[in-house]
Amino acid sequence: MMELFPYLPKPKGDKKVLRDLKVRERTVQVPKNFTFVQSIAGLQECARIIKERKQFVFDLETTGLDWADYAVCIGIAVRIATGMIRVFIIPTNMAYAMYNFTAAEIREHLGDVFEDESISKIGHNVKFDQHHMHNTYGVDTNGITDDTMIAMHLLNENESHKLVDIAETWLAIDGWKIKQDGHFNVWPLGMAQTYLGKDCETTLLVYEFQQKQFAQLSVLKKLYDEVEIPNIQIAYEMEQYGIAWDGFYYDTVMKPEVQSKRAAARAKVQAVIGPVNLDSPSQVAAALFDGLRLPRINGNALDKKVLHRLIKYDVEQARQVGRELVIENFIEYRKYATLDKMFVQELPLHVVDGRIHTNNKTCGTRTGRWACMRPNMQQLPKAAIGPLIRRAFIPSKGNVLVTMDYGQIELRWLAHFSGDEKLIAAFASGEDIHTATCLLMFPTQITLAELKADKDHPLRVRAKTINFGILYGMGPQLLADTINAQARTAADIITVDDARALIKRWFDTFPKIKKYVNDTKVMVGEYGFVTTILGRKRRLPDAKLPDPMLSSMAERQAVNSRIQGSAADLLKVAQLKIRQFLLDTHYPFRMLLAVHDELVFEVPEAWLRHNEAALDELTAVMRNAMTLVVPVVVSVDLLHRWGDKIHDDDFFEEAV
DNA sequence: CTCAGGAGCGCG
DNA sequence: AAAGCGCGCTCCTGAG
Repeated sequence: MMELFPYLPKPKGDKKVLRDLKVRERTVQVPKNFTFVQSIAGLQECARIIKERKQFVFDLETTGLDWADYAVCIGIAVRIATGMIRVFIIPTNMAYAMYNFTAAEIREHLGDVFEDESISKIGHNVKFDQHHMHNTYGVDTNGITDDTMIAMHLLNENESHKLVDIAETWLAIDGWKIKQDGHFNVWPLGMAQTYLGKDCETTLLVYEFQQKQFAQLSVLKKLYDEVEIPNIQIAYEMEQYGIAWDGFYYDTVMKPEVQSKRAAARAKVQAVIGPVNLDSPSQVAAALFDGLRLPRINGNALDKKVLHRLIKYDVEQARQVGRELVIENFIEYRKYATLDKMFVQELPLHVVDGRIHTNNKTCGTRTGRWACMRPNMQQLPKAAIGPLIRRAFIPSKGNVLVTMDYGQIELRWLAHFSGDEKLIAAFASGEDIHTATCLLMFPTQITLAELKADKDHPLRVRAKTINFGILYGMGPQLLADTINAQARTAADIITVDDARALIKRWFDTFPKIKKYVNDTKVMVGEYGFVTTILGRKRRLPDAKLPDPMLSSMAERQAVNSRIQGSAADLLKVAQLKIRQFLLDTHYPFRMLLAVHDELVFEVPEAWLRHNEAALDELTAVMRNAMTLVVPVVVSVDLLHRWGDKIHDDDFFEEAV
């Protein structure tokens, strides 16, 4: 039986909550006996007490966030979490401190306690502090047992997990923010001390609050302890190591290619509509709809779909009036402008010492997936134009890149959760899943042989589109549009009614999926949340609302979150198992990136040539990370550059 | 001037 | 009848 409602109390203003929490004071007070450390003896005392107590909260204050920024670590705050109230403020770059410790001094006196696995560390967004401990002081941080940001995200993914917001919302702590101009390192000493002390103190209060919540939520606590917290280290290691960037390729190929094509397309468009700003949809819309009098398809919207429908009017008008074409060139401009803005201009900003270190957001999504930013390595172009961008990402010298992908993992989770015999059988057959579902849906209309001969057969397109769309609760209108966008001939076009019938046919073909989807909707309406395979919660209070627009959106989100979130759980478990496997075997793979259902590694090329079996062993770890009722399939690619696959046969034959 | 929101589009 | 789920990033736009 599922747990009843989420235990977390309502946000601020709810008196009962405050009573239950027994919040003593509405303002966090830095303990009176805090120590502003100004001597080596003081550092040694701090280390001695940490070793005694075996647990502490810590926080760093810095001037910057990004790898590519010039970031300075201003000081460390340590709050003993058990048995005594002690706070140590350790300055390393405070303008008004009498003495600032050097990195060597920090390393000498605090290095061992930070590196000691058996000493428990608590922090808020610890990965951030972990990077600065390493990059500024050369100190590794082991033994992270708690992260209040991640805990908050598990306990309620809909609320802000910024420390200050948690304090205000859940602990009703006021007067927390300190207003002061300028960088932290030139703040007046008392203010800076107070700020650091309060951060630690608040983290400790939040930690204690969260532990009370977890005490009633054993499944979530297990997910926290065994998956989320250990994964901090994996994200940290991937970020520290980064991925190599080929600046020469960028300068000589990627940038000139994209920017020249963008400029050429811009010139062609502006030759027709004049010097309007092509990056302003409203200006272009005015030029096309009012200037050229092309028909408005969907108001002033000028997205890809509208543009494609405008082509025929443009061609016709251009012929009549005797002008150059504009729409196709504008589509071309859009394409290269997007590449230019999102990748060509963006990516090199994040190169540090020839490598790109993305920032994995452990609390980036409400479903449990990771997001990542600066740069977002999960949104690099993939299709036809993809390699032009991806080729700039290369393995370290002497290595090859290895990618490992879960195949159709979300549909497999759907089969798992629903228990639908036909979908399970389709996966068990090992046949391409879209082909298999197509045959099940249209058994009398097409044969396997015909489908194999024509991967883009309209019936397979229908099946494939529904297979994906169903996970998200796609409606008939969009299904029709999506299928029609892939039509090869006029005969392939379907109506909205056709689409509605297709959806019905799909659910009739897989009856248990229909039941599963309905059950999920009922459940979210009843409980207000759904859970993933590992018990991660997605709270969707809107599902209880009478407004059908809001409640049906929440229902779609519920159906999707269970699937997407379980796939995320699987990848996270796989990452942990792979890391352990690599530690055990000493295989020299390095995990570089995680992209939802794909992991990217690099491995020394010479080693791999003589250890081909290692690839199978590694994929086996991924496949067996969890047991589903259907087979889990992992595909492997080797690459000299991202975007350029190597044929395995060629690669391993050379070794002979 | 800053800031939030929308449009648009890249990925799974 | 109908906004298909989850993200990050850019630019433009209008509000303050």
